[in-house]
Amino acid sequence: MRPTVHDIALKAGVSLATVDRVMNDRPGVREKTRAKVEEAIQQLGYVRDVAAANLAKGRTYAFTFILPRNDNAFMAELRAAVEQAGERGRIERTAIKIVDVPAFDGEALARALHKAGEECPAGIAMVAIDSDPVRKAVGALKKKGIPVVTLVSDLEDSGRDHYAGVDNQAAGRTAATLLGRFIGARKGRIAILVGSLSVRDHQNRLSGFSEEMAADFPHLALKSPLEGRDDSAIAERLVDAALAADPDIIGIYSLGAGNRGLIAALEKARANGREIVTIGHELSEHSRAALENGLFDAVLNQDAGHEVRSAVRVLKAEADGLPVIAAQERIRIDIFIKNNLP
Amino acid sequence: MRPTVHDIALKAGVSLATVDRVMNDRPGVREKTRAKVEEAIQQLGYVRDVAAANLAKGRTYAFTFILPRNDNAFMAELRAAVEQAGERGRIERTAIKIVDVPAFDGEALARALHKAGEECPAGIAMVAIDSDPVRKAVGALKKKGIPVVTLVSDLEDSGRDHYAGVDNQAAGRTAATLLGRFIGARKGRIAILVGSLSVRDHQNRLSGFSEEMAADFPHLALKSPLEGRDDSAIAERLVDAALAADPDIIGIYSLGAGNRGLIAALEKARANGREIVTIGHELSEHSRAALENGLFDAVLNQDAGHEVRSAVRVLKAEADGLPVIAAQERIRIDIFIKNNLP
DNA sequence: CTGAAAGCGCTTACAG
DNA sequence: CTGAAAGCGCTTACAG
Repeated sequence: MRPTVHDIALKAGVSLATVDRVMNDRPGVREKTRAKVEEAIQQLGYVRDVAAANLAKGRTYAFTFILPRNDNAFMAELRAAVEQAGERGRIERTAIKIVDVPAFDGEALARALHKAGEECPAGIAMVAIDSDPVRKAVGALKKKGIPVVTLVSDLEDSGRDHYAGVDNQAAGRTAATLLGRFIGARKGRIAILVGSLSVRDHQNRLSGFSEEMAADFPHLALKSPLEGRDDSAIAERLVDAALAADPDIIGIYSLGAGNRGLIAALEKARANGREIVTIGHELSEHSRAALENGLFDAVLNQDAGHEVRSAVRVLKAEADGLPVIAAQERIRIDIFIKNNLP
Repeated sequence: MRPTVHDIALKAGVSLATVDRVMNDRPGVREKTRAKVEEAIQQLGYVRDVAAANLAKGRTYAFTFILPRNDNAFMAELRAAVEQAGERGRIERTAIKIVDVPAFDGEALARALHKAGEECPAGIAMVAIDSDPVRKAVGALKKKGIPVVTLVSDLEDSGRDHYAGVDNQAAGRTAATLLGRFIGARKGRIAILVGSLSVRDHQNRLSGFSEEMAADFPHLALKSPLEGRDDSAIAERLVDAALAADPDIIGIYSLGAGNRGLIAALEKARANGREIVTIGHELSEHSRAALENGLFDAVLNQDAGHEVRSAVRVLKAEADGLPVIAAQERIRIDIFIKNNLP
C-alpha cells in the first residue's frame, strides 16, 4: 500500500499537523523535527495525494483573465473557452473573472492590469501587448507576488511566469514551407497580411516566415506587410488594393485575423481568374469553408481551449508554489488542409 | 456554495447512504424514495465531486494492455507510454499489466485476450488485428462484462467499447494532398510501402490515400503496395528493388513502420541523383533526422502518450459506468515538416 | 428498503 | 514549537 500522512507521522514520531507543516514548508517547526519528518518521507517514498489535499483545503482560486475586445472568431473562441473554464470552476475550485480591454492598446492593458492587481487575485492571465507600460504593470504585479501568465501572445523580459501559447516563430516558418512548396516552381510575389505589429505573436510569425522564405524560396519576393488590425473590412480593402496593384502576387500569408475580409477579396480574385495560394491562421467557420472550397490552401491553428486550460493549470501550480511540467504545457500548432479537418 | 450529498439528503429527507444509492444507480431503493432524491438533485443542481468519490472508494483499477512484440520506434514509444501510465498508477489508482504478443498474429492475440479475460481485469486495451478469432475473443470478453478498448488500430464490428487512435482514413487523405501538392506538376509514379494489410490502421491509410490521389492527382499513378511487415530490413530491400525497377517513381508514401530501412534506401537513391518526395508516419529519432536532411518531406504522427492516456481514461469511465466525452478523446494527427518539429 | 457511523488522505483552527 | 480533533465530499460495511 501507498504510504499516507499517518505512516509518516508514525515513523517520525510526530503528529499529523507537524507532518503537514513540513510537507508544505510552513514555518514554526524545529530543524530537528523537520529533519525527522523529511527522513520518514524519504524512506517511505511518500507522494502526496493532491486530490485529497485539495478536498481538505476547500480553497477556491480567484483568477482574472484580461481579454481584448476584438470581434474576430478566434478571440470569440478564446473568450468562450475562458467562460467554459469558469463554469467548470465550481468543480475545480476556480473562480474566473473576465476583464475586457480595447484591442492593441498597451496603455489600456496596463491600466487593466493595475486594477486587477488591486483585488489581489490568485493569478492573472492576459493576451499581452508588447509595450513598456504593460511590462511595468507586470513588474508591479510580480512585486505583489501575483502570478502572471501570458496567453496567445507573449511578452518577453517582463518577468511573467509563463507563456501559454504556440511557438509563433515556428508557425511562420511552417507557413513559409507550405506556401513555397505548394506554389512550386512558379515565380511571383507574396503578399503578407498582419493584424498589428504591436503584438508579439504577429511579429514572431512574420519574422519566422520572412527568414524561411528568404532561405528556401528566394524566387518568391515578399511584399511589405499590410496591417489589417484583425478587422475584416480593413483586410478586404487592403487585399483588394494589393491584388489590383500587383498582378504578380501568387501567394498570400495571412498571419492575423480578419479571415472573412480576406476570403471576400480572394473570391473576387478567383472570379477574375487569378490563382493565389493562401495560408491563413485559426480554424473557424469561415476559414474552414475557405479550405473546403479551395480559397485557402492551409490553415495553421492554435487550440484556444488547450491554451486556456493550460493557463489555468499553470496559474494553479504557481498559486500553490508547485512546479510546472513544461512538456505537458507545450501548445502545439495544428496544420489543417481540406481533408484533415476535424 | 456548491451543494453536497448532505444538502441532497437534507432536502430529500433521507440518509447519505440512500443518496449514494440513487446517485450510483445501486439497487434496493423504493421508487418513491428514488424520485425524491432525484428531485432534490435536480433542484439543487448537484454535481458530484469525482475526486472526493474516488478518495472514498479507494478503489484500484486493474487494466491489461496487450501490445505487439514489434521492435519499431513507435511501438517502443507506445510501450513506454503504457509503462509510464503504470507508474502514475500508484497515484491514479490504476494497476496496469502489460502482455506481449507476436506482431500481426491474430490467433496469438485472440489467445492472449482469452487468457487476460480469465483474470477478470477492470478493462483490457489492445492493438487490434483485423481477424475473426480476435473478434470472437472480444465478444467473449464483452459477455463477461469486461470493457475493451482498441489502441492505435481499430477492430470494427467487434463490440469493442472504444477506439483510442487517429482517423487513419483521414491520415491517408492528408498524405495524398501533401504528396500531390509537393510534387506539383511533375508526372510520374508513386510507390506505397505498407506494414501489413492485416491491420485496420494500414488498410485505412491506404484506402484514404488511394481515393484522394485518384480524385485530385490523376497524373500520378499508384504502384501496388509493398508489404514491409514494419521491418526495416525488409522495407529497405523492397524499396531498393522498386526504385531500381522503375525510374519513374517520384514519390513514396510509407504508411507503416520500418522508417530506418526506407531512409537507407532513400539515401542511396539520392546518391544516384534521384529526387523523391516522401511522406512517412510516426515521428522518431530516425524520421526526425530524415525531415531535417530533406529525405522525408512530411511525417504524419500520432502521439502515443495521448493515445495511452485516453485509453486509460476511457477504461476507467467504462469501469465506473460513466459516459465518455467523445470530443475530449479525439486523437489528432500531427503533421510535421522540417521546421515545425517539437 | 433505509440509516448511523466510520473512513478515504489530507488540512486547519485551536489549545497548549 | 507541537498535537488532538474536526472536517473536506464522498462511499461502505453493518445493523435494523
